[in-house]
Amino acid sequence: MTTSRGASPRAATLTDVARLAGVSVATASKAINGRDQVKAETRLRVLEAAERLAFAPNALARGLLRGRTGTVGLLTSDLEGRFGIPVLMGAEDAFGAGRVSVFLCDARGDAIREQHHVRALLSRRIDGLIVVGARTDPRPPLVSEVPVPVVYAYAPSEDPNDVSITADNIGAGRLAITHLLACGRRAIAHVSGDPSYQAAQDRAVGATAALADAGLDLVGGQTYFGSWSEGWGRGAARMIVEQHPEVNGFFCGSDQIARGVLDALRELGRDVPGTTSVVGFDNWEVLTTNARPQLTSIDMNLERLGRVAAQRLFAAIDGTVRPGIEQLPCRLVTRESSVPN
Amino acid sequence: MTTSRGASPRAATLTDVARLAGVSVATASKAINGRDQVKAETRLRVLEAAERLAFAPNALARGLLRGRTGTVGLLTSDLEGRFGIPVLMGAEDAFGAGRVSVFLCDARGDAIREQHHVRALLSRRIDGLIVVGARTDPRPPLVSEVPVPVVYAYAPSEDPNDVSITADNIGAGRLAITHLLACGRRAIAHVSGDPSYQAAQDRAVGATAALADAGLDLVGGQTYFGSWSEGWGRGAARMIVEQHPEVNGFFCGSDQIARGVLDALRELGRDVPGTTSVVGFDNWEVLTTNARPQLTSIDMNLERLGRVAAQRLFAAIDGTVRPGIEQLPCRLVTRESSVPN
DNA sequence: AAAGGCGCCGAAAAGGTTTTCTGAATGTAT
DNA sequence: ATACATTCAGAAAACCTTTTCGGCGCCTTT
Repeated sequence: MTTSRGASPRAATLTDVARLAGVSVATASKAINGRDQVKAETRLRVLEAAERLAFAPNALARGLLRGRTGTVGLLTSDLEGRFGIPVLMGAEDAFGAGRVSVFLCDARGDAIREQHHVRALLSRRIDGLIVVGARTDPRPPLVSEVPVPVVYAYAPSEDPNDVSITADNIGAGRLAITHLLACGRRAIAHVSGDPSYQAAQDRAVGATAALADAGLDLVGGQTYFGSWSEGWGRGAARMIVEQHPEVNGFFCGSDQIARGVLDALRELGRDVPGTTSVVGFDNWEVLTTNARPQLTSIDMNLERLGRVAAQRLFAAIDGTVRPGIEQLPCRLVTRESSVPN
Repeated sequence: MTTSRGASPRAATLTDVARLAGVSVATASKAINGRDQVKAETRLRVLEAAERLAFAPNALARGLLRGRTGTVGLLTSDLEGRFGIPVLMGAEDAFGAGRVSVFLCDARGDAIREQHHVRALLSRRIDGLIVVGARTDPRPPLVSEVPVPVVYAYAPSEDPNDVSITADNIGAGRLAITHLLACGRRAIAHVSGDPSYQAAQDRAVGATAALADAGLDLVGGQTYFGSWSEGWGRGAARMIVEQHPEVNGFFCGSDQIARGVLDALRELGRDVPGTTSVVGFDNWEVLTTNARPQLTSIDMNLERLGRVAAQRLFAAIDGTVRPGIEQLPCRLVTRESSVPN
């Protein structure tokens, strides 16, 4: 075990650069930041000195002086869940492209921890904050008065004056049904997950509406709610096939459920996609592409959602706010489990 | 669309607090930070004022003054992959418990982007940096000279003088085989993924060694390498059962492969866990608990790995460095697919 | 009563950058 | 030669906090 600390030679400061270039710090600053009032030759000398010293301006000092720090907070309620991550990736992407750095905090769904993190972020003078939820159910707004713009992503805020971005699950339901109809299926069942999820309800609403538009109703006259698991998908599929043998289309609330449905259908001797079509939800690669047959699924474009959230935050920081819930469309990814005519 | 900017009343500063409490900023600072040299009554007055103004010390100013900022960088090469996330969670957890905030950067496996992010982080004067890789293969160290401590997590650095934390995949291979032997299996096959992965090689080494200790060899005399997919698992299982019908244990390189193996075995009429045992790898909930039967798997304890990385970084920041690669043990999670005697 | 000690508070500097304003030097016009 | 405009460089303030050190007033001691 070593106990040295690698004699790090204090990072170069603007003063060092100025001294090396033989100018004042003011001039050095102007030269480096491309302001005018500096002769070309002088600027060159300064830039050369900065290069030699590997000068990197101290963002703390800069942030202290100007109002802005060029940092934002990304407050997620659960890193664990697989919905937060893509949103986070999109946001990080959108920010990283510019000059903004991201503070990541995980509140683990705990309001106390959340508040603690918000305080820490504010003390670091972030320019804005994105709050990423684990479900699309509206969530109570941040308790603390936050003096910077906030954008809620995936889980919208209950306060309509806040800026929220979420996925259009109703539209997604329509999309799935429209596709199944295009596959020539008329007897369509909807097997979904935990009905306490707003997302499950929304998808059911969209599905029902799209069927109604075609003068049809769901097989069984209702959505089959259960849990987001393969086991439920298997059980539901068996039950539905037994009670309604005419069923020839399944819209599933998640890819896991769809995997279960596919498994059950195969064991029941049903031909997918020959006589029955199946559509999943989430477009979770590891499940969709490993399924037999590969699974058609709905993608919520979560990365895009994250990017849009970042853009809205930028706009808000610049003073342009468009309050309310913005619903981003979902996308159908066609694979083998459903073949349109 | 509103274009107001919500008249945010500039955050309270220490000067404001001091004025309200009728003391100097110096006294206010000491009172708030619990230094002595302050009369109890005065301290109370200051704290009250701070409370009233919702005062939060400006971390930028503090960081500028003292050397440390209380921030660290978390540089991941792929957020997408599922190995980086748990490590990240563990690290975030360990830091969040203290007073440290985390800058998250995703380099997407691109060296240029990585360097760009390192520069940005350094300009923000982070106190340390954790580099999280996507694979356990050693990676080249950071190109830039970084004046703060660095810890490599999951993917160790090629430089033995760096501090690296990774998972003990050799030990994991032994662990799996030992367990299968304890289940009474003697004809064990190892179905793994892409052989270019160091992790795949290490697990095979550990498995072979453990079998050798028992005077045995792998079924087929070798590891069956392929891809990390269910499809490969299915194909490999069928092939192995055909060529070596005596096989009664499968150690799989990933849970996906194991799912494929399980599916194939079921279709071949093999009884799992009655006459054949299967062990997966990664302990990926969504795959293990939805499998039929539920899948025994090896867990790399990635969250713990992240936490340990954070601890090592703390230690390094405090000047205590223990260079080299630290291998953290993996853990067996027993489920239905394997039953020890 | 004078000297010393102690408790408490405030002035000031430091940390690195940006910006404004002043001033010097040079060039141009009368 | 004088008045004036133009160009460029530097001094200084500002951002906010922490820490050191000096000093003031009060109490104790002789």
